[in-house]
Parts: sequence; C-alpha cells; structure tokens
Amino acid sequence: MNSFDAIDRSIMRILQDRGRISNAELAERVGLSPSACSRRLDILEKSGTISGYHARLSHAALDYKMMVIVHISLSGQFAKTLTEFEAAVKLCPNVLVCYLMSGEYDYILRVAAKDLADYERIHRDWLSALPHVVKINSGFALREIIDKPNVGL
Amino acid sequence: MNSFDAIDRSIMRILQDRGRISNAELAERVGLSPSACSRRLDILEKSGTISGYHARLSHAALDYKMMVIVHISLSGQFAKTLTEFEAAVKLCPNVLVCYLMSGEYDYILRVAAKDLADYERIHRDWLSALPHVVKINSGFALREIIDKPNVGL
DNA sequence: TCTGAAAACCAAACAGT
DNA sequence: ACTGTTTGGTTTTCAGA
Repeated sequence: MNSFDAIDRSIMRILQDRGRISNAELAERVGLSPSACSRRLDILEKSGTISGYHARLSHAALDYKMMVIVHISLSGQFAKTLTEFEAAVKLCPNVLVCYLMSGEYDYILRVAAKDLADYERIHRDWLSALPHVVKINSGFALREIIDKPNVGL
Repeated sequence: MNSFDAIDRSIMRILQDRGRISNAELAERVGLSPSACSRRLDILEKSGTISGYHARLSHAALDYKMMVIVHISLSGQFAKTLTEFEAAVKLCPNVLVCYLMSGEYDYILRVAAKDLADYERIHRDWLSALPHVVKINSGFALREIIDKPNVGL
C-alpha cells in the first residue's frame, strides 16, 4: 500500500502546489498519457494517500489577522476526560489545529482570531467553556515565517 | 476589496472542502450559471482572497507518523539575529510551520518526522544548527484531534 | 500498466439583457 | 451583474497491446 515510484511522487509534488491543475497538463509534466495519469491519480485518491484538495484562503483577506497558540491542561488523563474535551474542542470554528501532547500541557491548539477583542470572545465563550480545563496559556504570534501544508517530498 | 456577499462565501466554503470541484458543479451548488460563477471565482483568485489550491497528502501514508512542536529561544531580538534565523529555518524541509512569538520562547515550530530516529537526525542536523539558538524544547504530539487549513466561514 | 480513440463533459469568451 | 450559447479543450471509459 505504501510504495510509490518516481512518477507517483511527481504527481503528489505537483498537486501540493497546484491542486487545480488539469489532468492533461499534469500528465504532460510527469511524462504520461492523460489516461494513464488519470488512473494513477485515482489510485492515490482512493487509497487515501491524497486525502483531499483545499482552497487556501488568505487569512488577512478574511480579516483573520491574529494567530494564537494555546496550551491547555486538563484535570486528569482518564479516557473519558480526554474524549469529552476533544468532542467539545472540535465544535469551535476558530480552532484550526489541536494535538494531544506529551509534556507539561495536555493539548496544544492553534486558534485564528480577527483581532484582540475577537480572541477575548473566543477565549471566554469557547476555550474557557471546554470541559475539564484547569489551565490555559495563550501565546500570540507576532509574525508568520513558514506555513505550508505538507513536508517537502 | 473586502466585502463578500453570501454567494462569495459559499464559493469559498465549498472550495475549502473540495478544491477540485468543477466550475459547473460549483455553480449549481451556489445557484449561479456556470459563467457567472467562473467570473466570481476569477475575481476571488486574482484579488488574492483565494491564494492557491493544494492537495492534502496523508502524513501517515507518507510515513510521517510523528509531529513535533518545537519552542526555540534566541540569544537576542536584534533584527539581524531574527533575519538570519528565519532565513535558515526556511531551508529545513521538515519544518511545516514557524511563527515568531510573544512570551517565553521566541519561535514556535511544527516539525514532521518519520520516527524518533528521523527526528533525532533533524534535531542534530537542522535545528541545533540554526544560528543564534540558545534553547530548544521539543514536545511530541501523541494524537491529532483537529488539523484544518482554514477557519470555518 | 500503458496507449489511443471516442463520447461525455467542462471552461472561457462573447453577445444580449 | 447575470444568462445562454458556442467553441475548443478536458476527462473518462473502453478496446487493444
């Protein structure tokens, strides 16, 4: 299930950058006929290797100027505690990323906000309301250096 | 430049989830003729509101099973120090995200690795080699709860 | 697993409202 | 600013190697 040749990797690399490229142009750039290329792409998609295609929206253009990294500690690590927290955090539209972590804090979140007042609202209405939370630590991003969706192939 | 109506928002919402949808289907789902829809999409792209389309590759399928959050402190905050660090960090293919932060640490990084040995290599060859670094703190993600590219519209 | 051809489908441009 | 039409290009399926 997990052995890709050079052409598969080319297809993935190109689609990472240009997700809406036509199959015809993709085929030409990887050196296959359009039908052969289409078939390989179909396999990559159906196997889940390519899990989807997404438009990238400019956060700035949408007025989301603020990115906040939030560390959260819970009152315990029982499965039920974690499950309830995770179900709740998934409902917050401003939480882009959430990982269960090793170390001092239990979870790390990446939260998008329009401005400080917007973040104050999110903190009050969503983050503070999450179940089993005992500590919240917010760090504000001053500038974005890198933000890419995938590791370079 | 920044006033979108309900149809624009629908277009963006749909393309966030299905970046490779055809213009014909997109038009039908937002209730426009294909040509009107195409014209709106063109404006959204040319204005930079939609900054690109990207295939999402399954990290697991590519053997990147490990996600590490790295906090880094530098020896100072002079512009030259930051600029040199940032130029260097951009060269590391495993660093997916890097933000300049307020607070205890200067930068936060999100690093993808195949396994612990791979992360050891990245830490030794890339992270420790970054200029002006005085402290590195690595936290390992145990499980991914949420990872979406954009805030819900 | 590829190529090539054919049918179904789609995008882009344009004229009209 | 949207619609409908037209033209040329694209995707997909299928036969054959």
